Amino acid sequence: MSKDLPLIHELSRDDIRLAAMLKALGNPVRFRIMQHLADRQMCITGDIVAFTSLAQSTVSQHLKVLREAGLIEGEIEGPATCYCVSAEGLQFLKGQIESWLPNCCQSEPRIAKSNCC
Amino acid sequence: MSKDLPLIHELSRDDIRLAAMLKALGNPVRFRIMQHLADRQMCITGDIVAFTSLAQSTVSQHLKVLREAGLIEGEIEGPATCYCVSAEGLQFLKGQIESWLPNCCQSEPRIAKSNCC
DNA sequence: GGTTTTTATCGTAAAATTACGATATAGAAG
DNA sequence: CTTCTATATCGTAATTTTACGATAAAAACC
Repeated sequence: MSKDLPLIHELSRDDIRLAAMLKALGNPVRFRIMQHLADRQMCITGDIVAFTSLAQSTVSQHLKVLREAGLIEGEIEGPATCYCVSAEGLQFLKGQIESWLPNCCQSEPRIAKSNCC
Repeated sequence: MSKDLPLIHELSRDDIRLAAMLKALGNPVRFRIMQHLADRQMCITGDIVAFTSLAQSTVSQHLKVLREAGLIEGEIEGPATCYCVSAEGLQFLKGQIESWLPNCCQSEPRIAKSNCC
């Protein structure tokens, strides 16, 4: 997460966090886990293992990635761990995407033939 | 893009497209290319190669991924190819994220101690 | 105490992604 | 027609990611 090309150094703090979130969500299993967590509202844990039909260690790994990206939060509940979508994280993601690439596509939908796009 | 677990089969068409976009954007180089394209507004091409300081073939590969995800559009302009952010694609992405996980975090920001989150 | 349950971590094999050079393609320019 | 320029594609090496089983850790339960 820190040997990511000189390119990344020109990014704002928010952009770096956004990129990390997108990377975490870029995996279809994790994408699906997010949906599942949002649906159940309440936190889950080994439930996700059954849901994904992947090995427990694999799921635990995916949950770690999502947690480190700030997309979910886990709380130890007895012997188990209870996860839920991070309201703050999701809010951040939505806000960032909403205002992402503001300079883009200012000209009309798609007319100009010269200057290509 | 089609051997993606049984999990993916329960997804809507829009969700599949969204997941594909997130996967494309999950790479920091491609994330950065999108920003660069948006900044320049006008389309570019070998310019991106200089910008990223990666091999031409590598950049071409990344552009292909972005193009296939519907995030950019390329138009052959003489011997070169001119790229720009896809207005439709970006609009789709923003719309989908905005309404993503609607069932999430309905309870207050973060109070409940029981039932974990 | 010991046992059971649930999860995290470790080590590793398999698979996918990324990056590169070399080559092929297409159009512009002479 | 030949040359030059700009990209795309191919084949492949290096890296990263993903998935698994085995093991460790922590709490509930007997």
